[in-house]
Amino acid sequence: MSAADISSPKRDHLMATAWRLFYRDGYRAVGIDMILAEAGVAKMTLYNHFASKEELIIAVLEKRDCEFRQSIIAKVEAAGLDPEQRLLAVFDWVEGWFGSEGFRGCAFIRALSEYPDPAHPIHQTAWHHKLAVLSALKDLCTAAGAKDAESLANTLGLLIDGAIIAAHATCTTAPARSARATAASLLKLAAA
Amino acid sequence: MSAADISSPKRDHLMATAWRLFYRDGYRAVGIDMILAEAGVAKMTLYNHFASKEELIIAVLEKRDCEFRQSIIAKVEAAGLDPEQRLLAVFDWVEGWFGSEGFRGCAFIRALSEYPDPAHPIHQTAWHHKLAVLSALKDLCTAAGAKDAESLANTLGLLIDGAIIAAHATCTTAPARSARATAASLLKLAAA
DNA sequence: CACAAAATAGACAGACCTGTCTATTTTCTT
DNA sequence: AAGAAAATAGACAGGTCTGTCTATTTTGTG
Repeated sequence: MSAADISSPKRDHLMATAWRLFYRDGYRAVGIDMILAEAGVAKMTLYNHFASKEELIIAVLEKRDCEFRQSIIAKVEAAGLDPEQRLLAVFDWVEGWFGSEGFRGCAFIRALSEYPDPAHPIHQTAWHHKLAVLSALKDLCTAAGAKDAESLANTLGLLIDGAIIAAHATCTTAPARSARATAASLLKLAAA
Repeated sequence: MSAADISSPKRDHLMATAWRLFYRDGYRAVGIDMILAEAGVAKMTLYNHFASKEELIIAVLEKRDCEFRQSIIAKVEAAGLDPEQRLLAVFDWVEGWFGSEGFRGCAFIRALSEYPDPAHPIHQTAWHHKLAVLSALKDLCTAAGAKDAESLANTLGLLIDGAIIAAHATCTTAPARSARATAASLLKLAAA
């Protein structure tokens, strides 16, 4: 869209550093100066690539959105052809994510929380990610023969988001298995 | 616990104002000065009642925790004696909450998000609230004849937290009904 | 009334924040 | 090698933040 979207080594490095710090400490808690110091980049370089901190945050979220969904899709593809197994593979992916080093919840949920005004650009960017995941879930539900695929996908989305919060607060992966088990039950009901 | 816990008009007024602003804009986004200006109170009055902003946030969350749970319990009691209806009344309460003026998600989820370090006092305070709600849910599940009440309560907790996020982002109450319908199905399965 | 406790305004410190500007150096391309 | 583009350090502005301090006034109580 904008010229700032063109990839460049400095830009990528800034986004990677920003992502790491934002995810660890929060969007408001991390200042521009800290990102610059950690990345070893001059301030004007950042402001030549991004118009503002807000644009940097949005760029980081959009990049992360792509990576996330690709990672989920890869897990689904690796699960084979059985539609039920493919759907449940999402929950296996979630469990692996919960157990990953430095897991601190969902960056998008946290963005929704830190920018609670639904009209805020960051809030909306974060929500678009959730909608994209729901859309992918719906396709998996349809393939698995669910009667009301959209409704089931939305419910599975609730389970996943709830599990993220529980896993973040408890530092455990157990919520993923609860969500998975419930998803399996719901799928059975919806396909009957 | 501490002397600061003693109630006083000024203290209560500060906490009410702080709650309103924190909930509307976020914990980090709202500064002490804004709370003081809005409440019409001198800075030293605040710091005589609270050792720090962090303590103020924790005090506000703890107070809100009590009010929340009492409000839920009242709704459950008003639902009568049927155990299933009592459990589902929680979801009716949630729907009413989602539709309330100025709804901006869950202050506790947002506290978990803004203070993502699980060791942070604010993070832990917020999680204690969620645990208390889960405990109450478990009692309702037990009364409703669920085989594994704790497991069911945890799953219902996932649904509720997920619904909160969806309702916040979409400004709708629909997620509450999705969660309620799913809860009814799960209860039937668990009581069979 | 008199005394003590609570609250007040407002200055202040020291740090941090985002974003701008300039002058210089490095890097890339031709 | 030469010119253009990108990146650099670092100062700077103007504002915000939390928390402290003082001197004064209000409030509540015996």
